[in-house]
Amino acid sequence: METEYETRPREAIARILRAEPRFFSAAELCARLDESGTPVSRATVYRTLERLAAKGEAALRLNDRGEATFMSCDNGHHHHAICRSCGRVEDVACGALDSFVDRLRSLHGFQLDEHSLEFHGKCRSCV
Amino acid sequence: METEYETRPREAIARILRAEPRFFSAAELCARLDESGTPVSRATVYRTLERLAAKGEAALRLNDRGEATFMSCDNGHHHHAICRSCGRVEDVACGALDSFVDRLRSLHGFQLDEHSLEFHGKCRSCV
DNA sequence: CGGTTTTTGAGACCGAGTCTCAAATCCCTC
DNA sequence: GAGGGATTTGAGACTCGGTCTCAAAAACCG
Ligand SMILES: [Zn+2]
Ligand SMILES: [Zn+2]
Ligand SMILES: [Zn+2]
Ligand SMILES: [Zn+2]
Repeated sequence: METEYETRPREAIARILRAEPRFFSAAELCARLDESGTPVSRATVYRTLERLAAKGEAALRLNDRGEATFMSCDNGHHHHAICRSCGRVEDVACGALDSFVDRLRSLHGFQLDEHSLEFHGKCRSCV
Repeated sequence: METEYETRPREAIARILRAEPRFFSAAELCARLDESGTPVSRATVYRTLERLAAKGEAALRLNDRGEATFMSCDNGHHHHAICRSCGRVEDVACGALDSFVDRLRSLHGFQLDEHSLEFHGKCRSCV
């Protein structure tokens, strides 16, 4: 079968992600891990992030350069408000979009089953 | 000064984009151009797409693998409904989101100035 | 401690996108 | 239509994020 081990690399990565509500690129994580004295190979960083995303414990986001970034994230459908200055992310409940979807179905004949929504701006401390 | 020339590569690319309301990757465009007998180098394809996007005549979208894709697109703020089966895209006017933004400003203290919204599903002909 | 399974790391590899610079093209003028 | 200066193009080297491989290391269990 497929038991799961708890390893130092995995714990170090989870610790960094949990400490800050923002998206990290794989490269950023590698750098942090090097600094903190528990270096982890790129391969392992990617594997761990992919695993967290699959379990729904991390959100995957492609930044504007197409690079994958990850953030510790609760399960359940919601959206993100991202500070373009410091990177801080706040969760945003998804309301008001259902009526939108209904209207689209009748207006365009599109059967929508998914959407993505993202806000950008400046957070309290960066204004 | 910086005059702009009208060249065969640019016209061939624009023609392909205008013919279908969907996003094309650079690789896809290269293939199409090869088939249609007017091959264009990758470098030129990228340059032309970047130029169209800068002029607001094309929309840039990163697909789920992080690859840049482009679509002939009108100016002005709106969103897209994308068919996950055939790729057809329909424009969606942006309403109902302003109230959202206002609520977020007071609720989170976030000063939002931009958002991205995208719908996925099946279009009329693909249901 | 063994023995078994899972995980890790170094580095080869891949593919999208960028850069370079000489050659080709465009366009304007005569 | 030929000449000439400005712009664009293309082949291919290059960069860099991400994946893959496989032997060595670590985790777990009794
Ligand atoms: Zn901020
Ligand atoms: Zn939503
Ligand atoms: Zn369709
Ligand atoms: Zn909008």
